[in-house]
Amino acid sequence: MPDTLRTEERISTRRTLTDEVMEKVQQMVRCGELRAGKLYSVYQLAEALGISRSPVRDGLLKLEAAGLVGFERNRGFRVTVPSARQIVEIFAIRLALEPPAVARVAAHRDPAVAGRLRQTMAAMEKAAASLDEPSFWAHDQDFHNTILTAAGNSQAATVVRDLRERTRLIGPGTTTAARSLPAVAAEHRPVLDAIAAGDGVTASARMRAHLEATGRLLSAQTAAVPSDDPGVDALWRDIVG
Amino acid sequence: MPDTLRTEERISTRRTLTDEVMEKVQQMVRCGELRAGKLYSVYQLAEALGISRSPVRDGLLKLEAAGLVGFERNRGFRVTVPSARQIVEIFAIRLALEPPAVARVAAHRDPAVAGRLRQTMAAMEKAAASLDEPSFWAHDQDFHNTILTAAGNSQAATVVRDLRERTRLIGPGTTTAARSLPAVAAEHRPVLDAIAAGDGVTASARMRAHLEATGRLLSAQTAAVPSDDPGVDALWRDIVG
DNA sequence: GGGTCACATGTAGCATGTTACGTGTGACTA
DNA sequence: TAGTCACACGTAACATGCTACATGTGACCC
Repeated sequence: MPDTLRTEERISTRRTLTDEVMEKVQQMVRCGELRAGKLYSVYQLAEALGISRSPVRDGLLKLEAAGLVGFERNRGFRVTVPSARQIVEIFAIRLALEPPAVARVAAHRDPAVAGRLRQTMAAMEKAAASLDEPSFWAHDQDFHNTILTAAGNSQAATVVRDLRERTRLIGPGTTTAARSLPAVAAEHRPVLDAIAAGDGVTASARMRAHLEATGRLLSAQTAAVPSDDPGVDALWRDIVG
Repeated sequence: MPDTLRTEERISTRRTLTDEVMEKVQQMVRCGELRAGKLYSVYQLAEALGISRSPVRDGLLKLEAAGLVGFERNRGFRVTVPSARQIVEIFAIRLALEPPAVARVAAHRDPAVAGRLRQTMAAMEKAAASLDEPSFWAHDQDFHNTILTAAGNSQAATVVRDLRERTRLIGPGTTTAARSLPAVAAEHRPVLDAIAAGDGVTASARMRAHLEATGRLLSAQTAAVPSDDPGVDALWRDIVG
């Protein structure tokens, strides 16, 4: 048995239509092609994508398990956008997981990780500068995922990734968010600097600050009603503080 | 429109075969009727359950999204039992989420919560005494879920519930675990006492101790190979400490 | 014996058919 | 006008048909 000729990719990982549906649906939501809260049917979506109902249903069921869509018997399904409260809860979870993780990464002093983060950082800033929101969030995703994975807890990385997919569905093209993209990007650099310096405590504190800032931005954005502004603050006190 | 005659349950929540499959599969794994790691097919399971392949596949796909089973193209599916490392990672997540939550609950001093926990506690001890493992873990589940929900973070409650489902699949009938059931149950009471006393700091510390003890038990149990014992300790140092 | 290779077998993935049911609509009643 | 109710419509849930393919087996060659 010659074991030269190495397979360049896991064969069983061949993309399936179900996977493509999952990705496509999320992309459609982010582009505003699918509106959150509106009722759609598997029939519609299957025809729109030019495939049969099975992989569409399969993909949507998986997304349902992740909390991204909800089915209503004999009615249809809808994309479930998280409430302001849910967003705060999600960030509370991230605040519990990510600051400690970044401290561990800083302590490791692994140049490979720092290098990768630097690369991601640059790409993120570039995307922010050109207000390319999809690209920006993808790199942001990568930044946080790299840290959690490097900290040695891939389960936590998965959990955060799933939670983050939820928050990515809000405000597809909100100018408010787009305008503050460079600001959000800027919050990452101090974290990276502290990691590179091996200063875990500072890195942790900066990550915490970044998450709180981003979380407040997103939750306030969701609670679009002006009278909800104090409500959002109260939520943060209740759930995080 | 008379709104007496209130519906006693959300109509759309009518149990679907897909849901029953999900529950049944987990139960079968816990009873040893399905063995982790072994290859099964949707055909087999559908026939065994006396239903068609669709709801079986649907349920398994949802479980796959939760990380409980894995499909292999044209081969079958298998129940994925977590490795020792994954168990440690899961408990690291729980250690980040539950101690702070229990501190908040203690600070609330809500008698209703305390009452409910006392009830659960009693049921858990009873199940432990009669070595009824399924019942025991169900009540344990309820105990932790009540705390996280009462702490105001239902998203965290969901996350922990999903993580916990994973660890529930290991060792269906391991005598080692069954023997230590009363011990695990006993660890809960001090937590409850601290909550009732409104002592958040103590409650938090006790919850931490409980999670570490349970986590070490489960991870050591999974790493059945004797030479892995030091490995498990190393994992805990790496991931948690 | 060690290696290849054609083939039977069983499966996930995908497509399509069927059924029960939640909902909106509009006629009908009082 | 306000309430009810029969009915058409669209849908998820469920059942079944079809296909490409990953694998094990055994014949075949060197």
